Amino acid sequence: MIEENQDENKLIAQRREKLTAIRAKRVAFPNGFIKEDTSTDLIEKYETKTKEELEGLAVTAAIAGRIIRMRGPFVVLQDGSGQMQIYLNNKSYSDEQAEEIKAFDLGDIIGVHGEIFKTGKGELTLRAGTFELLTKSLRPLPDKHKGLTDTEMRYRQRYVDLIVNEESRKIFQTRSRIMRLIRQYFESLDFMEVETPMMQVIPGGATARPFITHHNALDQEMYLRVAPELFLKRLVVGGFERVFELNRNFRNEGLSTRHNPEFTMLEFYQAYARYQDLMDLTEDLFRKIAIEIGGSSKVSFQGSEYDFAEPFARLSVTDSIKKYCSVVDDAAFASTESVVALANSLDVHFDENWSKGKVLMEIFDQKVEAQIDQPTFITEYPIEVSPLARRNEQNPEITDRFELIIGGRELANGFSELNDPEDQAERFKEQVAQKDSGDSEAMHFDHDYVTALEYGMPPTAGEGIGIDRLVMLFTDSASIKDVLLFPHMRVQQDPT
RNA sequence: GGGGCGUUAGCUCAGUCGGUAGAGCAGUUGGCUUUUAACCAAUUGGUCGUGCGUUCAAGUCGCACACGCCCCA
Repeated sequence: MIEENQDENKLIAQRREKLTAIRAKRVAFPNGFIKEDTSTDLIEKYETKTKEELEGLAVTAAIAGRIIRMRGPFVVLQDGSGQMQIYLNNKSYSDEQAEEIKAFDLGDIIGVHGEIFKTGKGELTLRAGTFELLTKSLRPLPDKHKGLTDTEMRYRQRYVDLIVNEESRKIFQTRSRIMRLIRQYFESLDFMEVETPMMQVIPGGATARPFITHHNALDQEMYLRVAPELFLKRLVVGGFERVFELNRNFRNEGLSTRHNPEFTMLEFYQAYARYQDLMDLTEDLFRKIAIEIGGSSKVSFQGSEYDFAEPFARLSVTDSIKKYCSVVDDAAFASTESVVALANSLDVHFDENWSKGKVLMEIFDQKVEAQIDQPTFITEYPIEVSPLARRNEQNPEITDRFELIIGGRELANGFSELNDPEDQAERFKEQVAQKDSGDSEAMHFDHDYVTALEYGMPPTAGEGIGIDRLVMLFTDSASIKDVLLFPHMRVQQDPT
């Protein structure tokens, strides 16, 4: 029902009156129209025929869609596949039908049956033999040339954005294709797609603040997952040697052009693989997506160009700091004191009681990451910030881990998995100690996960890829909101 | 959390020095009826984001708030 105080504008009121008149005559929202063709199919099939050939063929067709243009007797319909012009001359119908045509508005959805012909200007057109209003649109569409440009309205009313902005429709079609490609890619490598809990009693698998909810029947606090990692590795213990999950994670953190509280993540685990194998796989995957989506290994993104035919650069955390912060002496990374001194000299903000590895990563996050444009694997992450990753055999302070940076953004994070249950128990203890000393992002101790590792997990490598950022990359989108159909927005306050 | 910018008709946008609000599209009425951002004539439409203040007078100046965008932490 319409709220009484909702002061509808005149345009909507006029359309509502038209709908009332339709209701008085017939079923206002009929659903019996049989749509036999799509606009794109018809154009592909008949566009190459001449005007005369089409007259000889006398092809009939039935299409349905939304009216998006009216040029006198010519009406452009938009359907799921594209657009096609209709010829609807109200002089060639009964008075009653002519009135109905006059009452059509931009945005109405109609079904048309008739014969295909070419106009004097050569545009393939469907001459309406019969026509039927299927859905009356009560709200006026945005500007027919400029579409809807107000970013807030585009996100809040995505359905309007999709009606009028083709670029927007394309982004989400591309997103869907990328998701399909990823599934095909992993299936071709004998990975099995699985679904693990999104509601968890212990939120694990990442250092991030979770959303908290409550299960009434069990009277128990539960968390929306920040990552599926620990469950996927339980499956590797169970004998599924190649698994992947492509679904939503939830992190209770701020919003930005790169962060949405719920976001889509691909995680995959491969037994008997090492993190180096996953770097190779990642290069291959990105190359295939680039070629499949853009027809070329080269991708333009926000003014940069990346060629995914080339192998990605590989650089350790400390080497990247040396390269981008003009540090020449390796001694800067030798001790906690020297790393703290380096952070101070680079004007990096950090907490006094942080460990060496954490301060080191803070230097990387604040001073290096944004500067890395071309695809680069950063390796040799400190053990303190990698509680689930395998310890390096030569250097016990670092892990067999990498992150992929492109355009200053983290796209992927992978490592050889820690499968030593006793080391894992120690790492959880350290996380709990950090949590007790006030770090709200630190991990919980997951005893059952350690138990699983005690049964034995084969040597395994695993990786997560942020799908929203991946889609941003391949659609040249500046904001994560542009690749999310319904991005999170603050509620608008009621003006009462 | 801090800073900057924005919010005017259904949509896209102007609005000068503070002086009673304008265009294009959409809409309405009529004409035209193989057009291509269709065209021609006439015409309707405004809590200027919200609130408070300064002023004879506020879309315009000030303050607060809301929402959005960008940058920084």
